[in-house]
Amino acid sequence: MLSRSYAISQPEQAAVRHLGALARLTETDLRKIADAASETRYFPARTEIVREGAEPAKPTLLLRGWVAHQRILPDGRRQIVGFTLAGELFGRSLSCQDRALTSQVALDNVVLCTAPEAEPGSSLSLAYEKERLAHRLQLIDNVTRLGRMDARERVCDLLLELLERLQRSGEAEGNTFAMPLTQECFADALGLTPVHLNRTLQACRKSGDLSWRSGRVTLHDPAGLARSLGRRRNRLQREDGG
Amino acid sequence: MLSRSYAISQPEQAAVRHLGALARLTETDLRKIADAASETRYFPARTEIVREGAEPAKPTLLLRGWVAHQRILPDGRRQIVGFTLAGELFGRSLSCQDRALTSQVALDNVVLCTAPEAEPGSSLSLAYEKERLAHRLQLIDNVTRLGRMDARERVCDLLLELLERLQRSGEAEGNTFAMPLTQECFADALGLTPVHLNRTLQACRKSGDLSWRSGRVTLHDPAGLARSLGRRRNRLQREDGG
DNA sequence: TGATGACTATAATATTTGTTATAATTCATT
DNA sequence: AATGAATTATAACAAATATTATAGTCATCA
Repeated sequence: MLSRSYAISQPEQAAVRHLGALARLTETDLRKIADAASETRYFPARTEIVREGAEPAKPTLLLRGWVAHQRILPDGRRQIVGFTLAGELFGRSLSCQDRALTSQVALDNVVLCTAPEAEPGSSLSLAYEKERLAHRLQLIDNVTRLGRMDARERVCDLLLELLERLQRSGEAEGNTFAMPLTQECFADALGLTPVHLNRTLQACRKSGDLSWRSGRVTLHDPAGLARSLGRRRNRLQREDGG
Repeated sequence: MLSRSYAISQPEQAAVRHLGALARLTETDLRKIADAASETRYFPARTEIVREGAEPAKPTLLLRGWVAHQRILPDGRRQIVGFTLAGELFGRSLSCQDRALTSQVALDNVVLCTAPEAEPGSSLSLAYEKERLAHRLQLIDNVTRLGRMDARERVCDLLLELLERLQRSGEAEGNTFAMPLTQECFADALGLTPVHLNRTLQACRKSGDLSWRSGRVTLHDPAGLARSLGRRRNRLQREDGG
């Protein structure tokens, strides 16, 4: 146990924490994840990992960095549909031939590997299913955010979601986390212009909701914010004590 | 065959057409659907079918009418996250305990039944998978619509989506379909106020994009609209000739 | 160390969308 | 046919967000 907690540099650490928060992983699961993580691929920041419409890739485990899933409109407008954070899965497989529904780009320097296969009924498989459910939840939250929240609410709501997810994979320190996104990217996720996002951030800082400087974001009262925004408590975490 | 095409009043007709457009259904599949459709439930317009957070219901086949999937914010703002149309499935099951992520309400007088189980590997199962993929596609389209399109684009884009889906289940006549939504509902799906939606509709009528009167919508040039909006051709339909 | 380019900040102005109010229309019911 | 409620339409005004422009900041690199 000591050896494991000392092994800060294991590439699969975030994935183990994240999936382990969803289901109680067995030694077999852990070994599978470690095996998968022994064969990694790298994508430098701003490179495209998958192009929209491309042949389906295998399900992928993101070991390090952030990935954005985006759509580009004919005139160049960009919408970031969602993010994958270190430790999370992306690129689902379906038995029918489907093409990628979005382009996937590295926002950060990214390290990934092919996700290990999960035996039906295994803990790992349960974690994968919760992961799929989480993706659906995030999409629904995103629709509500973009459709019915104003700029300040959108900013706070998305930062709350990111904080929750980063806490789940042990990538946050308290209510603070490393934010690799530029304001332009963040604006593209929130359906705002960079200028208006910046104005809104200033307002959020003044009102004491958050601080964001040199790539670190702190939410000063996540619970209060979540309440005022009507954010649902999600029940993904496993309920056993371990 | 004659008997089948004459049977306009079969309650499962839309479902058979819709699922049949996704995969070549066998006689067994057709029988299963007919069996399932022999035990129906009714919900009058404006009633709630499932409340957000409720225990998971079994996957459901919508035989008649339209269902909205919605979220309500603490101050009463409503966002319709998506629709289920006659012939389509909703209420997915996952092995882990999940609660309904949205409330589901009948927009119409609704008839539904429990979806028949699909043997793994069967055509029906393929249709279900394509159906799940379609839901994901619709959510992603919705995020892009709400995040990066203006009012006119949102109106046209959503009407195009609805037309495509209704054509798939044989519920459209050419480029015309029956629209059971009030403008208020439609506005709640598009992230607009009813007043602004109405203004936008007037503009769309004047510019010749569409007509919408007495519950019937016609898109005058769906292909041209789709091109200008950058709508993806989706590849869900089966490719065989049958 | 200074130059370069990306990112962030701010201001002035334009445009889109929301709000409130009211009238016209449609629809169901008597 | 008459009533009343819901829906649709329109206008005047307010607020939110976009656009354009410019300046400041920060990291990178020659």
